[in-house]
Amino acid sequence: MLDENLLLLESGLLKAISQPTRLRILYFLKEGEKCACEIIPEMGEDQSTISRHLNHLKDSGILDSRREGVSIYYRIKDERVFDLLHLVDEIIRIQVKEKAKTVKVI
Amino acid sequence: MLDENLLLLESGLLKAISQPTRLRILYFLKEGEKCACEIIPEMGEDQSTISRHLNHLKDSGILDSRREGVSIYYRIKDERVFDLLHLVDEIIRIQVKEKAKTVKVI
DNA sequence: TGTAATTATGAGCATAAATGCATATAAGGG
DNA sequence: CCCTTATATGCATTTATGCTCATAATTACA
Repeated sequence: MLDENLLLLESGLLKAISQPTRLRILYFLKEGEKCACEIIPEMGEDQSTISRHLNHLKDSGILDSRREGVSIYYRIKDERVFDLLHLVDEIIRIQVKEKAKTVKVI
Repeated sequence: MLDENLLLLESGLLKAISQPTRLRILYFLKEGEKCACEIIPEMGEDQSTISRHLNHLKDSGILDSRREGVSIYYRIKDERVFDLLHLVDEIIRIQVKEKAKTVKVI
């Protein structure tokens, strides 16, 4: 990687999906498009908090949205993001497994 | 994803690699194992700052280290992290390309 | 046009993260 | 032992992030 601009964009994308609530939202959107009104109760946080997180994800280019009446539906823009999550999950599961092994050895 | 603990670990991993300097370090480590003394001048930040970032990455389970004399060598623990970076890069490049297209259309 | 439902936003606060300086710690070689 | 090199850490400061409350904005519909 040479380009500093790209690096900052990548940093931004990673930062966007690294926040626990936003990560939870992404996992929820694996089920498909959801409106904010469905996401909010699922997350157990204030409506304004979730609204901001959703807009953060949208500004980061991760989500798209469409309005339907008063509701706004959000969906993943690029399915590759799910591949990303899957890979992260894999890496973490391996870490956990390795750590468990180490603990037993010690 | 059901397990909240795993989600938090994933969040932690993503947060660790999302910080620009740390991301830069990871890209640098694509070249292979490096000692802190090689990484520090490459990053243009204070020695203490880089030391902290390196330890952050280590604590997150991303890096391993070994001592050789007074030097400490760092390396990626799980090569899959590079796959992760590659995927992020891919997603960002597509985003950039799409945005460029949109701008032209508008 | 008034009201209800949904989403967004401004303000303020609390906490976390990143940084640099100075200093401590650790290892190796005179 | 002392000195040099390399890395880590305590502290203070600054900046970024996330949260809530109250309120605004948007749309639909009576």
